[in-house]
Amino acid sequence: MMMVRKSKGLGERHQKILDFVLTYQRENRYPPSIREIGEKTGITSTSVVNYYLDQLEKMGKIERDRKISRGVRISGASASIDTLRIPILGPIAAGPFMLVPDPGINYMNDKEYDAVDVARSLLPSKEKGDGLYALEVKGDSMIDAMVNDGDIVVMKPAIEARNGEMVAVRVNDEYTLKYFYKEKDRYRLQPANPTMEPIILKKSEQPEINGKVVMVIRRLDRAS
Amino acid sequence: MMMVRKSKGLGERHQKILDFVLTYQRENRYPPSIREIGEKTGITSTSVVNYYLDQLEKMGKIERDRKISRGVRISGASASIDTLRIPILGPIAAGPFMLVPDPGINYMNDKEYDAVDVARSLLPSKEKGDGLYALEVKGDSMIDAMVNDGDIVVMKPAIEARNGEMVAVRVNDEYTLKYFYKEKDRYRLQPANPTMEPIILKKSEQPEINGKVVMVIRRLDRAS
DNA sequence: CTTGACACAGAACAGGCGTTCGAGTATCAT
DNA sequence: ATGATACTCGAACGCCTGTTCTGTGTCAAG
Repeated sequence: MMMVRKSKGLGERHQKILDFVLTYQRENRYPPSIREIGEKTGITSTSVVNYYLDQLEKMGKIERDRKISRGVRISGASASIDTLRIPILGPIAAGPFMLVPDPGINYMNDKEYDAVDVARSLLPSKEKGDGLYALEVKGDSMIDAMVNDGDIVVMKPAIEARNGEMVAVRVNDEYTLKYFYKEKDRYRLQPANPTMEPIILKKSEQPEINGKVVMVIRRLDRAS
Repeated sequence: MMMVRKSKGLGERHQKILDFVLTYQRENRYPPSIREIGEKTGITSTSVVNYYLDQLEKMGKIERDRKISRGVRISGASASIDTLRIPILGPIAAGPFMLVPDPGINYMNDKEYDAVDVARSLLPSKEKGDGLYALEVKGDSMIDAMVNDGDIVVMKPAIEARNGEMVAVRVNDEYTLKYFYKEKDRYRLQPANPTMEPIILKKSEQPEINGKVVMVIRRLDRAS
């Protein structure tokens, strides 16, 4: 049989080990031993696990403290147990904004992008957080959505929404954040600011939904 | 010499061990061994460390996986490495709101309160996060501060502020959130919403500051 | 065909590490 | 005094664990 890959990138076993270490760490709050990795990964020899661990370390995917039991850790802040690193794909103003990220990326990657760390407990428990992305609001164009300059909005990819959810929609060639309501024969896009009037769309002109707003984060301290 | 305490509460060594385990975990991403705890805590015998670990476990402060090396972990979500648990002291509307919490509490406590977990990376790096507390906004009374019903505002105790910081102030027997500016002969309290007019106070009537706003968190998903 | 890099297994070694036990000291209520 | 309780120490036992070494099979290059 063929071993599929030779020397470049992550093989199936690399990935399996990486995944297992992360999962184990999340569940037990301490890293697995070499033997535990082997058992759960279908590797019968500790030396082989060690072999892969060495490679993963050279690739920079993990860090090891030799001689120390369970001295393995996933590199990068993205490896956190109870925090989710959400990439900031770019600024958002009134203009069009960047679309969904490459779904191929996962938390293993350590690319050079800005990101926010969000506690998992702040997200819905069922939310795996896979496709989540964030945008940084520039300018005052979203004040009617109660979103300020500098705010960070966390989005979840979606092309449709249920009533009451806040979505990013395109209306008149502009992107805005509005609460979405589908009513009997119309769509109602309600601003977050209760003093403002909703936008009403006829049934025939269904708005283009670009994502649901999961969360808005405003940091006030940076200026100090 | 006397040993100070007998059987009740946390002794000096309990606390020392707890602190060390937490620090070690934070630095190394894996828990310390019994011997390491002993060395750094000034306990020469592993059995003594084990002795205290047993007690801490009975108290519910830690959890142990016996027989597993480094199988110690601090109990509770508050023990997170990179997340800070901030207690929600109560709702805030237009009325007066609860004041600073008992400064004696620390992250070790597992009291029954609502709380939000905030990634440390979202806070200023120097912020230890000791006195931070959070309030849940009820009602629309703060829309001019760009804060909505249901939002969570994270506060830091303060009785004075620097220019540009957002503070909770009492004006005319009402609490509001405003950007604070001390100008040459007056105080200017600027709403976050740029379309709204500031409140001007004479030099003589310095506003009562109840805390700085560190962060605002809005979750949109719960309704779904 | 030989050679060597690569992927893997298994066994053995040595030190790490949790556990247990025997024993000593100090404080306090009886 | 006396025993009970809390606390401390040191050493030894034995499993846990990382490391290392030998060996096997595959595959591509020379």
